[in-house]
Amino acid sequence: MEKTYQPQQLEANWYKTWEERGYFAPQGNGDPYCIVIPPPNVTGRLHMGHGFQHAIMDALTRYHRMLGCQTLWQVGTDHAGIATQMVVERQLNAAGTSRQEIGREDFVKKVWEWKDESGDIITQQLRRLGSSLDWSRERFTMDEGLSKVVEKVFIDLYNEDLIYRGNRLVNWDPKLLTAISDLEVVSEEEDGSMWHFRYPIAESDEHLVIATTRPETLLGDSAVAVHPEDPRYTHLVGKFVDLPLCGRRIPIIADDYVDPEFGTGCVKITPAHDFNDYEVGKRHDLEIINILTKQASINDEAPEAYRGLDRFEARKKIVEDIEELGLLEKIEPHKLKVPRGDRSGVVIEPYLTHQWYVAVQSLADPAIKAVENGDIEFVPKNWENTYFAWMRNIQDWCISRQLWWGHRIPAWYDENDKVYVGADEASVRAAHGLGDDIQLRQDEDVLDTWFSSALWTFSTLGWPDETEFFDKFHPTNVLVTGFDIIFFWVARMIMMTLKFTGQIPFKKVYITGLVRDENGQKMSKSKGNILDPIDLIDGISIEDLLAKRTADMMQPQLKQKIEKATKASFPDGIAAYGTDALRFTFYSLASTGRDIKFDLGRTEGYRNFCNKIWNASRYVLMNMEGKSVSDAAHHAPHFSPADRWITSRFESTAKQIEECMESYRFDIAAQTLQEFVWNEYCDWYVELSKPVLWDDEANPEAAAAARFVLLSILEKSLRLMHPFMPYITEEVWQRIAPLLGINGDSIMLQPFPIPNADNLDAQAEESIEWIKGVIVGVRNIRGEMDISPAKTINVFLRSENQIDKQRLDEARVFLQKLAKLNSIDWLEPDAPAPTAATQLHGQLEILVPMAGLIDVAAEQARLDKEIAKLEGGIKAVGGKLGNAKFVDNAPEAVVAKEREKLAEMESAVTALRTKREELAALA
RNA sequence: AGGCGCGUAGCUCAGUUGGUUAGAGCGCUACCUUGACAUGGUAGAGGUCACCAGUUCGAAUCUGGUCGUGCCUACCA
Repeated sequence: MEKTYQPQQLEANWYKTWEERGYFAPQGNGDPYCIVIPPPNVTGRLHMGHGFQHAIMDALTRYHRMLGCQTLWQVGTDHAGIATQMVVERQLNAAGTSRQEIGREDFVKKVWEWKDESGDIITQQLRRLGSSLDWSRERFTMDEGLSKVVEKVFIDLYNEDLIYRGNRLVNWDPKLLTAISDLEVVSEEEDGSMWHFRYPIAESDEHLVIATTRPETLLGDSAVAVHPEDPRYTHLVGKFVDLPLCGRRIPIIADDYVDPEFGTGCVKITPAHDFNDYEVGKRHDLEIINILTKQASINDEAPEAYRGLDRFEARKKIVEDIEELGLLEKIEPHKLKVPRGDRSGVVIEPYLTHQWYVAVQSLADPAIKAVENGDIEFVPKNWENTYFAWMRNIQDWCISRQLWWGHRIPAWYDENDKVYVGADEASVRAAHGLGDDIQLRQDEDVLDTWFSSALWTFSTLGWPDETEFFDKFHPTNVLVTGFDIIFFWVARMIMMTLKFTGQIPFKKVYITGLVRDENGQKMSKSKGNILDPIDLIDGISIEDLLAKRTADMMQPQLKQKIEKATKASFPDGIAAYGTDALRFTFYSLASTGRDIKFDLGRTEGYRNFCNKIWNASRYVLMNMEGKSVSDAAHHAPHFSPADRWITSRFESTAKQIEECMESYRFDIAAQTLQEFVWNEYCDWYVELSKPVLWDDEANPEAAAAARFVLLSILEKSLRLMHPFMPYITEEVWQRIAPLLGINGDSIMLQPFPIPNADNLDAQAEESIEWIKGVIVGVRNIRGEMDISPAKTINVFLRSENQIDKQRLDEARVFLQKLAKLNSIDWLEPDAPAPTAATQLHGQLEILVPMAGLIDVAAEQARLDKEIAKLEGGIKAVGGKLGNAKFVDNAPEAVVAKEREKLAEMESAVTALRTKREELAALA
């Protein structure tokens, strides 16, 4: 074995082996256990969120597989309509052409080529994480089977009037030229202005003042509204204003949508370009005047002077023209929320178009109930509130997109725009008796990618035609995902799955936090603070990292800033930590909070932990050279307290891990494992085994027993850790298991350790605690008194408690080795003791004779410190016990515990004071 | 505006139903290459648990408020 753990080669080898041997497919006949992957974008790249969520899903998957469940982690990708189309369009533009130029058919062909070319990047990256996904069942939202489900669902919903086509305002992206759903709009506060314009009142010399943040929409105004009870304006209601620049006369209406306190209390109403105005317009039967083209420039409905201008140019010109007319009252700086497309970043226009919608209310009701009645549970539970809040106020879902990449809407129109929905043109013709003389054209639009994602749990499992897997694995057990897509995906899956299968899609939803950078910032390409999980596994130089973070920048002016920040955070680049260390970092950070600041220091710590495991294994293997072990029954009679202790500690650990898995507390699991392996197995048990193994000849049976325990606890620990650290555990297990006569092909198919309370051994734990206490006591004196660790020393032990004497007999060899002692002498309570540095362990006095070793003043200081500490404790506990209310009210056990504590501290402080006085007399 | 969350050691975070003299890792200090490991070992320093008030025998933990901070939803013409 190498002296340090080298993850690089063995990770790739093991993953390949597991995959080739088909270990990821469900097997056996245990209970089914299933997780579906949140489908990543097929042409995308792995990010930290994937890393985090896959670490968790893989731990759950491997855990249940080892528990003997038939376990399926269903893999697949989605087609990411807008994102993918944008990438391919950019490629076309770079090549000097465009999608319009090459046409729909060729464009879609190009996208498929791009998918084939780049689609396996992300799936290869998922493999690097060790994810035990069943690749034999890989699905893609655009593949034939899934597309058929999408089609069926669309048609069925249409036939039930749950999908309809409507002409209304949508969120329109004037750059991508498509509608998007309200979830795809991000509104952030930006600096803008509030323009106050005077609108002349018709047939009078008066005017009123409206306030607007979007002057250009003036061209589409069809009324001015005031509050019905606003005394300033009641006399104007029913009159008209002459709309400047347009030569139109529009009514002044009363509507309590208007907030009299805000602005001037007069609102211009532009029904075609504002969601609220649209509603006002409907109530008052106002004209809807669309003044924008799809690209958001001014169209021919507007006065000639403005036609063809971009919306922002038009704004400028209109303000100038208003000012020229003397109608500009004032301009005030104003902060407002500007809606932008989450993909394009441009300002979204409310725009009147025909789109397809899902009427979600009737789907939402059962989906709400499923969570209310506990059929589906969120972990942590408080996310249910977020879900309810959205679901109870849900809006119809705009599902059509003006894109070419996606599931084309199965709807055809005749010459009169009458719509027919069906699987294909032939079946539409047949169903509606349309002869060949009637021209039909298919709807140009495709469906929102989330529409197909909403069907993911059942479409990937073969519903509705091949239901073997569906019958076995649906509902799935748990969905692991980020809170940012509860609305986009989780809620919609629940609605659609209930509707079509009558089942919930999953029993639990484990919501992870969002991985942020070392400063708590959200990671994003534009901020240049992305960490690539693969770079943490393989390492990356600072040069490559800088190049990666500043490549293809949307905002090149940020380059210097990004470089500076990157150099500050990673002056030497990033070391190669390996997959297991990265995964363990994710577990350790997977607590219940919603932000996860990624801390590379922890990854380094867990890399070191891997090395610790590696070296402990080396130690065990070295000690097995030329030796063999039998079974537990054979060795048990020769077990030392240390052997029984570590066995007992293992059981407690296994029990805790079981609880952590049930409660999804991977952070506690990680800490528990590290604590056991490092602080108990390595720090103590391995050390305690040394005197026994090195004195093999004196007691060969004891040495053999120790070897057996070293080996078997290591082997069991590897199985306990395997769901979290698949690679190192496999590699080491392959070397260790045969020595125990275990013949398995892979640790991942071995049983997970089931806690066995029979192995708990309180007596052994007490014995070892005693030994540890004595050793730590001596080390403490050495450390504080500056005695070289190389120097062997003599100690005396003294106690009134005979148990201490008995314990010394069984512990002598351990103490000698671990505390580096020359002699250990027992003193009876009344025997005279040499002048010594003293440390107490319970009633036991640990005495290190001072002659030539210890400075009196230093020992006095040390004792003073110890006494002061005890006095603090006595004061606190004594105060408690002196309080009658505490003694009367607190549970008896609590009071008894406090009394015991007090008694111990008092006797300790007495003993130390005596020592202190003896030293004082000496000085 | 409403909702949710957070504020514990220099940093990143645990802290179960109130019962500890408040924990871990990293970092820091001192010493040490001893036959698994310097990606290591040993010992140690470091916190009035944001603040205030309340409930209680007892509060990091429960209640109310204040301050700071982050996010989500709705919306402001």
